[in-house]
Amino acid sequence: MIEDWTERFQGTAALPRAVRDRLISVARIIHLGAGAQVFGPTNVPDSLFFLYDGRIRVSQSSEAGREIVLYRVDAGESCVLTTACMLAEEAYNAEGIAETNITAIVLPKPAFDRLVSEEEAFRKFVFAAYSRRLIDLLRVVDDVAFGHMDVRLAERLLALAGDHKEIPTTHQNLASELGTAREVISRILSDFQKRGLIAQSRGRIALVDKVALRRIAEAG
Amino acid sequence: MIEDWTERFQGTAALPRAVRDRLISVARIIHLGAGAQVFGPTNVPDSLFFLYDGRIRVSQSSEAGREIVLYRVDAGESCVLTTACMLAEEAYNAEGIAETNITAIVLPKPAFDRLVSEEEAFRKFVFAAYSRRLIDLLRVVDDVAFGHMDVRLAERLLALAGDHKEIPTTHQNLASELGTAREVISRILSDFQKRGLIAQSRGRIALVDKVALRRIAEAG
DNA sequence: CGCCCATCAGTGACATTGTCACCCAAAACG
DNA sequence: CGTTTTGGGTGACAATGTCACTGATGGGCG
Repeated sequence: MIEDWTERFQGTAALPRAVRDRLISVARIIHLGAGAQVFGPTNVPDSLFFLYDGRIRVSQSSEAGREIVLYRVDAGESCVLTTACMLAEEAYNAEGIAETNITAIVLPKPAFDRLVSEEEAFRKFVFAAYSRRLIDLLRVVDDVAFGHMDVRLAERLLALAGDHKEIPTTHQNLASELGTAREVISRILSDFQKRGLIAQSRGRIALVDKVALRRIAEAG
Repeated sequence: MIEDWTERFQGTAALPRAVRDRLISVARIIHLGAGAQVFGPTNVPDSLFFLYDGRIRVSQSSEAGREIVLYRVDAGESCVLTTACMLAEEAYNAEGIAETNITAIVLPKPAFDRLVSEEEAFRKFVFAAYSRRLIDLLRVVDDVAFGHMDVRLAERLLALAGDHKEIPTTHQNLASELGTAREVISRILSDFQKRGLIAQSRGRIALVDKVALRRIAEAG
């Protein structure tokens, strides 16, 4: 069940068989159901997470209760924010929620230290993971500080839809993705609808004209 | 001149003498004048930076020409964004500007790899640096997405003033700090002035009532 | 089935922030 | 000096955020 670890983790920096074997020998496997909190301000893990299967949504919430999605951790990636929080013992208010049922590999800190020091490939993998998240956050800052809401919403709709045509989501959900208020999403969506780009019903959005949406998402 | 390296770099994780010696033996020292670009989209270094003296301002700019300050690198800290960019070969538009004359220690990548693998203390230092920046960026996201401009401006004025009473800066500069437009800063500053919190003259802001400013900065 | 209730979405009024097109004043510089 | 550059003020409007509502929908249950 864990045999294809190497393939899974090739996304950023492939881990050779030897490293894989070592990792598995010291790691623990955990399963969490969709909706579970993987980590959060009140739930700081003392171990490192490597996501084997599923998807984690990492978001940050304000005191006033608004929320914004920072990035998603996909299968084969590592969740470095937990590491960051362990090391820099500062307050933060990001949390990771399992979007699907997940399977993760948990590496106790001592084992992590050993692997990092002894395995070049593992080290590269970890640094790449950190770097990726830094870049992700730069993107979020850019979007929030300089982006326009209709553009960001169009982007997000296309991303959430993937190959499908319909998205099962609420306006409030989309607002939480983008860090804005529901009313703002409602306004823009009703505008999109008037222009024939989407169709809406309760808890469901259908992308009618993906081409036009993509034109909007590409900054225009 | 470089003897007190250890003390300098104790902020995050002290580097013992042995590590210091190794580092110095493989590193190069560079000097840059205030205002020089340390790194940027068109200027991706292939080495790691450790700031020995001075201060670097890391900011991101939008296509439209607006700008926001992400964080500052102080003496004794490392500038991991360059590392991140080297590893994750993605487009980004952050740049680092020397705010003062700076002295930096430049470590070629192979030497960096060797040190990371062989020196526990150095590894801790690097991970702590990454973590610190991730946390910094979380804070920026929080501010931009959920913060109010008057609060953010009051914070920044106090931070920029430090112990002093006056800040030599322009409205445009403050706008670039916070990622907004000059007009917005002008409006809020003239409001602060009406309320007797500050006094202004061309290129200069005096904090008249720091206590009241701090009340505003503390989210009220 | 038909009613109840929680959730989801729509609306109008208003505050804050961003954008644009200007103007004016102060310093910089010959 | 006068001219140029730079910093700052202003009014109108657009976009976004906030508030206090109302109406609509669908699931659960008697």
